[in-house]
Amino acid sequence: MLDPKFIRTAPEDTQKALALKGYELDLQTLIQLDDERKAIQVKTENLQQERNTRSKGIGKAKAAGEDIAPLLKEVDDLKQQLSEAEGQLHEVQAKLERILSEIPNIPADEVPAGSDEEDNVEIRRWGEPREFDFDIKDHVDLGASLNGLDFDTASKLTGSRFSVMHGGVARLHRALTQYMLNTHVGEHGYDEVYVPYVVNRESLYGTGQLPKFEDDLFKLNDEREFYLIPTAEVPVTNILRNEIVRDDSVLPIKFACHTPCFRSEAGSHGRDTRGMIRQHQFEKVELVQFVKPQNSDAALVELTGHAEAILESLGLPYRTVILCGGDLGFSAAKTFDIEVWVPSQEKYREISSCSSFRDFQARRMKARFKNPETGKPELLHTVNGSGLAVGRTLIAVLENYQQADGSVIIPEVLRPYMGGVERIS
RNA sequence: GGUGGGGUGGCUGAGUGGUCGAAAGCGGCGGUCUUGAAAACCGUUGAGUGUAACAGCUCCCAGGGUUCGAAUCCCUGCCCCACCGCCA
Repeated sequence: MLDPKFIRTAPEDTQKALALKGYELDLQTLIQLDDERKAIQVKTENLQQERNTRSKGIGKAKAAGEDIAPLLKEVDDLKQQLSEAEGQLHEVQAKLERILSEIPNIPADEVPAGSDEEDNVEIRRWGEPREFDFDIKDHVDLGASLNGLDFDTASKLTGSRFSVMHGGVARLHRALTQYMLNTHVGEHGYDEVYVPYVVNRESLYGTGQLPKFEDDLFKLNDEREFYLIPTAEVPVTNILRNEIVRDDSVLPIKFACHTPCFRSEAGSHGRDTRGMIRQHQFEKVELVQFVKPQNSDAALVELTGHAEAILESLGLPYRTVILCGGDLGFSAAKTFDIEVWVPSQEKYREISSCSSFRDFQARRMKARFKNPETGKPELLHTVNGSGLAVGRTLIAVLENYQQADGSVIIPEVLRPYMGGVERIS
């Protein structure tokens, strides 16, 4: 959520900034509603004050043994007026809340203009795509010939956009997960955390998936309104929901977390239907940082580097782009996407998305820290990113390390996790 | 699943329906004392909204209700604890 005060004091700036994201802010409605709110709120609070002082007076009179009947009479219609005013206030507040909760975050100054991914700007590139002297296979064919990937059985078990893995491929998938988690915990200073894969509405509201993006989620058929997590970001970030970090020396708080992720992929019919690029269920190692406001830009750079380090140690060529305004997510102020080279597509494909949310999520969540300089609670900044999407990393390893005979060389750093195996065939 | 007991400030924990945003203790912060520290003593110490600053208003798990007045009474939900049953 944006700071309502900021919108109020700089409405045109807000509108302009949001336009970069392709969002049209209806200022007139918003301002009108806010004025209405203010008027009703003043009225309500005056009535409340009246009630409080009168009630206190009645209490005193009663204690003094006076006759309170006339006092009660005086206060008779106050109650009616007050409940009416409170009703109106709640209504207008709910309306405002709803509107505010659906306004996206403002892009950072350095975010390039643009409408979609075509306008994202490459900021660096690492590694050289390998030259193959044979006809390469994509991961689907490779997986099939290795008896390692089976989409037909998955669709029998469930439906489309799921996968079954076997043998060396399944193990490679697990090895990648372990390697990523160990690296971030052991070398990049993250605390490992394990969280629920099912969350409530409040958590999804906190990180910004709700109320606007319900369609992207799998909802459980349960009166408790539970959802499968679309990313570990949701449970991990919400760890600090409604919390005040009293001791600022524990900041930054850095969590690394491996979870499955569940996405309904509503609206992406026909995109990436082949293979395991876009699945309803996939594994991800997520990095989440809670930082002091002045540190979030640096934290985003650091965190992006942690994700890139995984690709470099795996020897996978990648490029990093900064998302343009139109491609930025709802909650993000700035996002770096890391894209890995996928030989069969002769393209770089997203494998990690690292974002700073500034105080947008923190405000929704009321995640704060006590600033020792002011002695006051202030909103934290949140930063997160994939480090990395495991399924897509598996694709990249299979395709980039494939050999003419259809076997796949295991990158050096993964071999300890593969029982020393150097190649799967 | 059954039965019983609970959810109050950073923590522990009081709180006959009226001056309670809330005793007390601990912890934190500031001070006195001390070469320094400890101890002792004194003061201070929840969040939000609002204001130039006050004032005012809201918040004692959440949402409803009763009442002139609710932390306190009633209803619903959520969560926690104990015991029993079942269970990976």
